[in-house]
Amino acid sequence: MKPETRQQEIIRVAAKLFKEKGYSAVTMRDLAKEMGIKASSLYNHISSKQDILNTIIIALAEEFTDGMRRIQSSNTNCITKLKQIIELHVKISSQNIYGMASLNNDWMHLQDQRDYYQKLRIDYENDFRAILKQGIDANEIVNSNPEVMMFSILTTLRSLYVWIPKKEDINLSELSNTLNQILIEGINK
Amino acid sequence: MKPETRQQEIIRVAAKLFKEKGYSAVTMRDLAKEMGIKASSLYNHISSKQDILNTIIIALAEEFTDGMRRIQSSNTNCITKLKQIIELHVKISSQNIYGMASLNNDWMHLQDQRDYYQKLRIDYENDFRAILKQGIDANEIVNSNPEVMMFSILTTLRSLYVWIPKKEDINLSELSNTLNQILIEGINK
DNA sequence: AACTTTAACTAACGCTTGTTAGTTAAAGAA
DNA sequence: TTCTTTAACTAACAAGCGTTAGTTAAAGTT
Repeated sequence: MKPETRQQEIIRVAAKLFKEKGYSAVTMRDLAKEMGIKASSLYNHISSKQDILNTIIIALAEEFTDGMRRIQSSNTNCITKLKQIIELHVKISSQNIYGMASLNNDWMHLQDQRDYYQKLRIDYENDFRAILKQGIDANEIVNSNPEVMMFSILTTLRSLYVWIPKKEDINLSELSNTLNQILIEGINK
Repeated sequence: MKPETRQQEIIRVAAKLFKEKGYSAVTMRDLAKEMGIKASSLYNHISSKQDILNTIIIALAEEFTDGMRRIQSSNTNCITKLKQIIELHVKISSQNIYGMASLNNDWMHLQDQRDYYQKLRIDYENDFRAILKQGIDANEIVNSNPEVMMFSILTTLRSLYVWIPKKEDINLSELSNTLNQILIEGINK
């Protein structure tokens, strides 16, 4: 494993600050202080504040897109695909706690890349919807409102980054299983 | 119904802008422009930007607290209480689409009232947890991880404000029922 | 008619913002 | 050793920030 470059370190620290206060409330001086240098020195490594946000968000969004493509092309039934989606979110979220906050809360502050991000997001949701509808047609999934299903599941998965850090010594594959059970089977006895 | 005061109008418009860009990214000049006046004129009606945020968030947080107290003291089983909680969120969220965004995303920018807000939030979650645990003890609810259950349900309900405006001509009691079915019974056939 | 209140205005203040220019000392390459 | 690159620095800029002071014209009150 290569050691982190100074640029990567800045982006990582920025993501942490963005999670705590949001992109707009974090100043380059805040970020510099956290790095132990002056604000102007940051520009030896990054080109702009905006570019930090781009890097954080687009990398993550593309990771989700890649994951979805892999799941789509797996020859499994829909319930299994949903389980794979849950695992994808648990994996990416647990490895990118800070970045996920920017993805969820600060995407509207993207400029050049905003449209591209929104396209990735819409495509992802369409793929998700298609899996649910196939599941309903194949009689694997109850014939209720697929929009509400998608909203409920996807919202839960998108917020994992808030919740995972609160639970210490959490077992990630156990978390996936519990989520799968609760989201798919419900909580009623 | 009394007509809206100018102060209430400012707070309402502010909440709308806060939803779109977040508290920190909205300037008093943005808000003034949306109101059709100059920034300094806002101060004839409100005392500070911070105070606008206080008003938006605390009013909503207390509305949830009151609702939870009512549900707790209703003599019903736990599954019914959960349904009442879902209805509470659908009602408050649909009536306060903009304010809910501030509550969810900008509470960290509260200053004097931040501790108070966090107490209300923690108490609410504790009450929710207690209902789930009673349900498990009473054999109404499946004996799985109550933390994951609460996270999943509460996250979904807290994000309703994002999703309700996207669906036109939505029937709110139908939405409550569908949510209840999906969150409680799951989606598996 | 004389007054007070309301809600807007212009002008400005002190501070913070993201960013640039130019400099410097150390490390690495020739 | 000499040259180049790297990564920090100080100083500063223009723009924008929340907010205050003081003014004004209209509306409401006595």
